[in-house]
Amino acid sequence: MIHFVLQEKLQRAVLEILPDADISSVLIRPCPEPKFGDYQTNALIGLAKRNKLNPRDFATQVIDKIEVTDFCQPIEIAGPGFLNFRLKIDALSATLVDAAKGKHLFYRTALKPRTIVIDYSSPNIAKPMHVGHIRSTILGYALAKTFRLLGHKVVTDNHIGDWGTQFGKLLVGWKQHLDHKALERDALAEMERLYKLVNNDCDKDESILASARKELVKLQDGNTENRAIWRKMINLSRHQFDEIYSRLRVEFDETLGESFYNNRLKGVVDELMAQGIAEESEGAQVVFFNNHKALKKQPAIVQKSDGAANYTTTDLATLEHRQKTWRPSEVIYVTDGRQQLHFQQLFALYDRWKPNHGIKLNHVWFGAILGEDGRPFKTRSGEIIRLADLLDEAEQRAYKTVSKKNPDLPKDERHEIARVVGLGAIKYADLSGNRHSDYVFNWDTMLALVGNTAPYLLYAFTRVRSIFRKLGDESLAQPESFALDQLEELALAKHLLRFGLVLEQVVDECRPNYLCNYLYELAGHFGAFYENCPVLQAKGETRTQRLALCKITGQLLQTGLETLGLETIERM
RNA sequence: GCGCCCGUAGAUCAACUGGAUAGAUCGCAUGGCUACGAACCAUGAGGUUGGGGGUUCGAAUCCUCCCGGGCGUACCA
Repeated sequence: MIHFVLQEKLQRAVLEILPDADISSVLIRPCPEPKFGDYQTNALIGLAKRNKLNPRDFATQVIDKIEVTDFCQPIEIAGPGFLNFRLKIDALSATLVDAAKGKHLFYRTALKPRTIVIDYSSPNIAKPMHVGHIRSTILGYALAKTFRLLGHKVVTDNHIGDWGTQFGKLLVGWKQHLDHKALERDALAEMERLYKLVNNDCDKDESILASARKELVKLQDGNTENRAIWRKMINLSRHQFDEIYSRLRVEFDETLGESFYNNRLKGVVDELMAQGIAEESEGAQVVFFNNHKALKKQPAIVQKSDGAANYTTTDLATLEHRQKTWRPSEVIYVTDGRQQLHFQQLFALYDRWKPNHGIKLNHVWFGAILGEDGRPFKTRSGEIIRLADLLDEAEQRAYKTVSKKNPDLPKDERHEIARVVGLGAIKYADLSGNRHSDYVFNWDTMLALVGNTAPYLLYAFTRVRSIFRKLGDESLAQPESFALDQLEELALAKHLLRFGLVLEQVVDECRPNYLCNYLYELAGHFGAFYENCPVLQAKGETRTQRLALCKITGQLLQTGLETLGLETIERM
């Protein structure tokens, strides 16, 4: 909060001296070390250099133009030209008083809300969701919630893979090898079995591959029987997807699958051909990107030599639909990093097809899911850990722990705690790392109940709640100010103020791990405060102020965890 | 071959427009429950950021060359 004010004052001061300066990079950041101060800017050094000024002289001039006595001690110049700001307790106190009254929670919503479409999860029909799908789902949903918290309009769209060549094989399997009992028991597992079976047969027998192609063509031509089977496979799959989403508490505004765009595909290809963007090559319609370094040797195929469209075409139609329907300023795709080339092609192609579309096209990619052996999980062969089993085991392990730590809690409550902690642990493990890093799947890492994990944060929250349970019905007095004379109180208070900055970093770079780090540090500050500053035993104004600090910290923890898609519990 | 990504403590990871002494957790060692929950807190050991060169007042971060790994690379998504 205060840092926004400081930043604006700083930027105005810079403009007074250098009216043409680009102030977008004149930013204020927390100091890396408390001994330097609370906030710093290093932007003046580079700015001075670019304008052939002495950085320290320039810094002195800027300071003369900034009026911050309401908020800070005199600004200090350090090293080659850093400015260090040290907050006054009064300013800190005033911000906390407002927060305690519920006027704000240390962030501000966007001055100009944007519309953002976020595409995540996107599982394929007839394949069970596995651990590989969870990262897109969890990341995408956390990003959606963060954008929304900051006041943006978000449209979430689950672009389900409900069309494509795999249905030829599936149809052959369905007609020749379907086990009805198995289908009833576990529809996705049975469909997966059919796919693998036919896929193997195709490798051995050309005629089966031919019949799969025939079934696919019949489906595409609208054959009644094939359409009915296809529709049934979609319904069965979506039913199971919805169960997973319900357990994960993940939602979507739209679920427009690939098939939604079928009747637009031919038109897209025709337009690309008519505009001279696509050209014929080896029987297919392709687009070359000769003046693009990374794409030079990689044409995008928009129509296969058999006349069928493929996923590039579908994605173009999808993007067009999103542009027309929601007029977004940004479209975010949350997928794994292996699709980078595809999205580079897609974005470059869309730029040529719809010049001046003005949309920020953003591929938010994440690292591979690795097994214990360091090899990536395979989707169509090898060991697959099913999402449902994964969630079950997380809950079971958490249940064991809570039963050991707190055997006196009612069984129902222990189950509820285990659900929140177990699922939270999985989600948090996915969110807390840099998304570009590969994800090493490991039960112990995912479900560890110590360290930078969901259980640690949830535990911090239950400690807050525990204080208020003890307090009972006693009504909370509103502090008129905060003394913050204990080190731990001061550190906690200063950390609370940084929340808004962190939220903006999350949406700027689509990296929820910044929020995880922040909450982890917040829990740490609260832990130190909790150990060293008695709350209920304190008297008078000190007690009032510490209770208010607990309340605000609890609200912030809860808001932060909810934004990440985690639930909270009262005790654990 | 070409393109993209990665390489940080024993392990798992972090590091905010390039920024000040590269931070956490696990594990290891030590101390703390007659103060609100010890699933906690505090302290300590542990680093040539794969290697060389360059740009810069300043490099884990940018450029370049090596070494090692992953992924992609014309009709799967």
